[in-house]
Amino acid sequence: MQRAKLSDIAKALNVSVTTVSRALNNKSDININTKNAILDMANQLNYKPNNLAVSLRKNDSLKVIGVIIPMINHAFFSDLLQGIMAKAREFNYFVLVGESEHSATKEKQLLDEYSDFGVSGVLLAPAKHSDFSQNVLSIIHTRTPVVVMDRMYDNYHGNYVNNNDFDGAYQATEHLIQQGYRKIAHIGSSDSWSIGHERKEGYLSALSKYGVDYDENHIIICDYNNKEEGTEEGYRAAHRLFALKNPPDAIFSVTDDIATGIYKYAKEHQIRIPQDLGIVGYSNADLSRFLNPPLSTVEQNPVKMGQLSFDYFYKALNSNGKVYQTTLEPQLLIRESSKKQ
Amino acid sequence: MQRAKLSDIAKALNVSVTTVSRALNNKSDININTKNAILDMANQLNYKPNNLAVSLRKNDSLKVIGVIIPMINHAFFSDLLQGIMAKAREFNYFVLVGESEHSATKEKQLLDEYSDFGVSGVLLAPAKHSDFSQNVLSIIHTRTPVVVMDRMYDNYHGNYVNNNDFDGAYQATEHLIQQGYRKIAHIGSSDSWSIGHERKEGYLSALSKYGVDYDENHIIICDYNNKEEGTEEGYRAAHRLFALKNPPDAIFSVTDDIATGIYKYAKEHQIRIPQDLGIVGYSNADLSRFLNPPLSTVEQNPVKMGQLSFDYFYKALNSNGKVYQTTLEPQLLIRESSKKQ
DNA sequence: AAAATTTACGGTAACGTTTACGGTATCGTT
DNA sequence: AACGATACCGTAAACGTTACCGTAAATTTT
Repeated sequence: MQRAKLSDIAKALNVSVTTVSRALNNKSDININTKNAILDMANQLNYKPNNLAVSLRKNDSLKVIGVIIPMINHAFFSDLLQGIMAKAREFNYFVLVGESEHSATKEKQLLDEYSDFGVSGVLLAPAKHSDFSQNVLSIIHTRTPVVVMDRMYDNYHGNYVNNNDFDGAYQATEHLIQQGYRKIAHIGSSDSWSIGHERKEGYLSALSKYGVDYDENHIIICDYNNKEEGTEEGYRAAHRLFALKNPPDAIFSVTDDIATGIYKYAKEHQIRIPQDLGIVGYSNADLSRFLNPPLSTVEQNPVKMGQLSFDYFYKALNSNGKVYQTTLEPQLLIRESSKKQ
Repeated sequence: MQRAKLSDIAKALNVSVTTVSRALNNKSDININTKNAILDMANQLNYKPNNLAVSLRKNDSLKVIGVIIPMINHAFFSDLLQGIMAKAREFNYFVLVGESEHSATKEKQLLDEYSDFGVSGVLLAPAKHSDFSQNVLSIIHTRTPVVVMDRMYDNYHGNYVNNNDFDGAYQATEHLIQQGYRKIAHIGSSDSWSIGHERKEGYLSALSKYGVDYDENHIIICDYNNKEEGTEEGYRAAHRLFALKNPPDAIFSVTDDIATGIYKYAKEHQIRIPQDLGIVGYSNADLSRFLNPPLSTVEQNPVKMGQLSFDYFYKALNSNGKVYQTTLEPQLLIRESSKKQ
């Protein structure tokens, strides 16, 4: 009833454990007949090698990578994970998954646990308030390759795959300007988060490039950790914007989650989209296509990001100290919510 | 630069490996001073136990469970996974995740690989055309606990957590009847899939209970593997239904994905929801709240299902041969899409 | 026919731990 | 003074596997 081991096969056939091992790993130095007998017996006993023992003996870690993402039930991250898993399967790696829930301490804990576990590498999509020096440095000085995904740390010189958030925001804002909107607000997220920072800068850059002035009150920063909170924050932000003497005629929202909150507010207050208010979101959430009207947004290609991240892990594992970095280009998807003309 | 081991600490302090082991696992039979010295040195050398060696020696498998789901980037399954991961963390288990992509062979492969790997247990949300005898039986006769989630196999007597799909469908259909709809169609999925079967039966049962006849042409079976295909299938099915001489005035759809396709068709053909057509979906997808009008649907509590599944794995691991089974009760969420009155 | 080579296998050690067991020193008891 | 108890530590074996070395027999070469 127990799992069969080499010695069981050996005993059954009156050969040594060494011979059995040789047969199963089809090495040379073995007679074809004994080999076949061993293979048969292995089959019969349903032999499965003990990975622990193999890895221990071979002195290499298990073919396992650890993935840390802020949350799993969010389309961006589950797409990212899908990309990773597809590539991992291709290269016969197992994938451990953990959620940081946007907490720096949980992230650090997971990182340590993965490291203790002996993963071959870590793919990390940092939490919002992740602490680079605390978290990543601690594992980086081991030989385990790390790939940082989605967002960036300051002064980080390791492997990463992220998005050109500046550019995505620039395109989105430019598009709103070209459509004729002139009072373009931005609902963003904390500057301490690279993504929030970059998107705000892209927004500002487009405004200044086209000589559109902006009202300081038109930038609202909010913070949230899941979709529901995002909707609420968006609603509240919209409320604040439309309470101003000078309300905006368009909003570039840092996420689609927030945009849904704006929709809700607009509907309740008979603000017509896109006539009275143009909206562009970010990240092409599933529901963005189904909103009424469909939401213009920025596609980030999370699946591709995941695939590339695994590739970089794999390359980093097999090259010595080489560093792999890519910034993916996002695409603006123009739908009804921003078509003033 | 290499990972420190017990012998390194031992050498540094001129004690035996055994003593070091005793100190670190705070066993008795050790002097408090040597213990402290060892702990200090361990810290200094950044010692991390080698899990492979520990598990090998202790003869227990790693604290790892394998999760197999049809796809990750679908709200139901990522919620399910979240529930599993939350509980797993609580009990200090790692979670391996793999996608079957609704393919029976990939599922079988993953199952074997997990088994080879030596996971402590497997949580399986079977693919649509999963083959019980092939897949699950092969692992079940090892001592690894298996929990089947979401759908059921015929003649399966092991651990499971699923939903009362019959009841959910019954509630949904009953609600449509009570709202005054009388020509209620069903867009369902293959009978070979327990979920499809149960939901169809629930639908039929409600109709017969209330003495509402049904048109055989009003049942359309479709098959799809991801959200986009679901939308397309829904669109096509709606097209077929409204090409009938006797089109329906309501549709109970087996999933929200399909319902979005119905919405699309309805919008294009000026069919008003809920006045001309009542719709109830299934599974409370994110976007269902944001559809116009908001879609009535059935909530399945996937997070709870995930938590319970882990609990059952854990119990099964520690009890001997006891079997744990639960069927969760779904809740009908009534929104605008089905309010005729 | 002797020497050289190849074939096919076994023995041993090792990967990094844990643990059963044994041993020594110290102390208290009678 | 002799003995038992206790505290502390080391030795060795074991978990299942593979790498390395050795060797007898079989085969080829000279």
